[in-house]
Parts: sequence; structure tokens; C-alpha cells
Amino acid sequence: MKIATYNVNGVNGRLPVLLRWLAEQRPDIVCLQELKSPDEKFPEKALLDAGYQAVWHGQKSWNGVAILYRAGQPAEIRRGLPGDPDDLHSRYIEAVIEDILIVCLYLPNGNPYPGPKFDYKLEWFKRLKVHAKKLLAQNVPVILAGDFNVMPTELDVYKPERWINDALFRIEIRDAYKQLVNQGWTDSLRKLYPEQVIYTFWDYFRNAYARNAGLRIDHLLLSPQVSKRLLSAGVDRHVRGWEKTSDHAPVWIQLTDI
DNA sequence: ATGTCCTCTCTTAGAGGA
Repeated sequence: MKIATYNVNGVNGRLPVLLRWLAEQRPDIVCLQELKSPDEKFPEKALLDAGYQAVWHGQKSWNGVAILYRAGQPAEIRRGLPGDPDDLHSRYIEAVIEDILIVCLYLPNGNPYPGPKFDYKLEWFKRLKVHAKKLLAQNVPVILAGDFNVMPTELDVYKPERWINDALFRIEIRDAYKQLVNQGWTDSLRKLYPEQVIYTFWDYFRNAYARNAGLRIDHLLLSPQVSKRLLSAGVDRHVRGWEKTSDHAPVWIQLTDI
């Protein structure tokens, strides 16, 4: 079973690219971020025609997350990260697919540092850690997939020294990510490729993709029950080279069937 | 500071976000 996460940067503007990639790779499950679409404008019909049923949590202009499934309807469990009723951003959705709890999340960017957006990111991370710990305690297969807006280590940035005061790399944010992973999650790509330079995002600016000036900020974290089923993982980086493409590339894992 | 690309609107240019 192949499970992917992809920050599409506008699900409607990016629909041709998304459909092309779905047809090419045929992932079983897809977590999408940055829909930038209100719920009523989500391209449900086009995705159904492409063979995918979906649950989604959108909002106008910004954010938005969705989970697609090729072999049935994802069973939505939760929308919105618990812990702050005043947080109205659409950044979190959970669904059960087959035997796995799929969490699709879009962590706040947090820039500029310092400031309220950075504080919001730290708070969001705190709430995520609280909730993720509860999920682990259930001892069921769980996947946390999405755009975490965190480069976990210096290996994950083309020029670490330039990113020290960026909200995607500030030490508080790396620490928060480390604390999350240390609860017992497995970072899929790092597990299989502990020392390889792997990027999932290349800025639109400065010809970043051609220079491979990238970041690794999209992650698939696995609970122990899923981790033991991990077969392979990778980045569909060629998609970043397509016309009218997202600034992220799809990231995927392959699990053994049970 | 800049670069680019998305979405929305006090809309066809500019603002805000990433």
C-alpha cells in the first residue's frame, strides 16, 4: 500500500498537476495540504472521476487539508486539532482507512520570527504533541502525514546557516519536532535514508529547483504498529519540474499489506 | 531586499501569505 503527502499549493489552480500525478503514481492514500479552497469549491467530482473518494476541511484563500482514498470512502474521525476552540485555521483532519488512522496536517509556517505567527506555531506544536501522545497510547496503526514546516536537522537544509532565524528552522521548532518524534514516532525517510540529502520543497525564487536549493519539510511519521510495515519511501521530485507545479513535491511510503 | 506564485478583492492591480 502506497501512502503519500503532497502540499499542492492550491487544489483548484493545481488540479491538472494533481490529476497527472495521481494517474502516474496511483497512490492508495493521499494527504493534501494548502487546498486554498472553501469546502464547496473542493474538486470532489474531478477526483471521483480520477478514482478517489475524499474527506476535506477547507477554508477561503488559505490552508485546507484533505485525505483521498482509491479503494473506498475515508471514514472521517476528526477535523481540527483539539486544544484551542479559537483556532479556526483548517490545518488538521483525521480519517480511518483500512486499519490505519491517517492524520493529515498542515503546521503553521510561523514566519516572521519573532512575532505572533511564530508564537502560534509553537502553540500549535504543543497541542499536536498532546494529541499525538494520546494517539500513540491507543496502540493502533497511526500515520502523521503532512507539511510540518520544519527542517528537522541541518541535513535537511541546503544552507543551514542562512535559516537559523527562520521559523522553519529555529531551534525551538526543531526541538518541538524532536520531542514529538521522541514520543515513539518513526520519521519514514530518515529511517530508510539516515544520511542522504533529501528535499521535498524548492522555493519558486532564485531558480531553487534547478540549483537543488531545497528543504525537507514534508514528513510521514509512523506509530510502531505501522513502522514495522515500512517497505520503502521516496520523493516524486520530478513533479516539481512540471509546468504550473507546486513548490512542494509529493512524498510517499510503501507499506506491506496485511 | 530580493526573487515567484497562489488567492482574493474596496478586482484587471495590489495585498497578503508562503
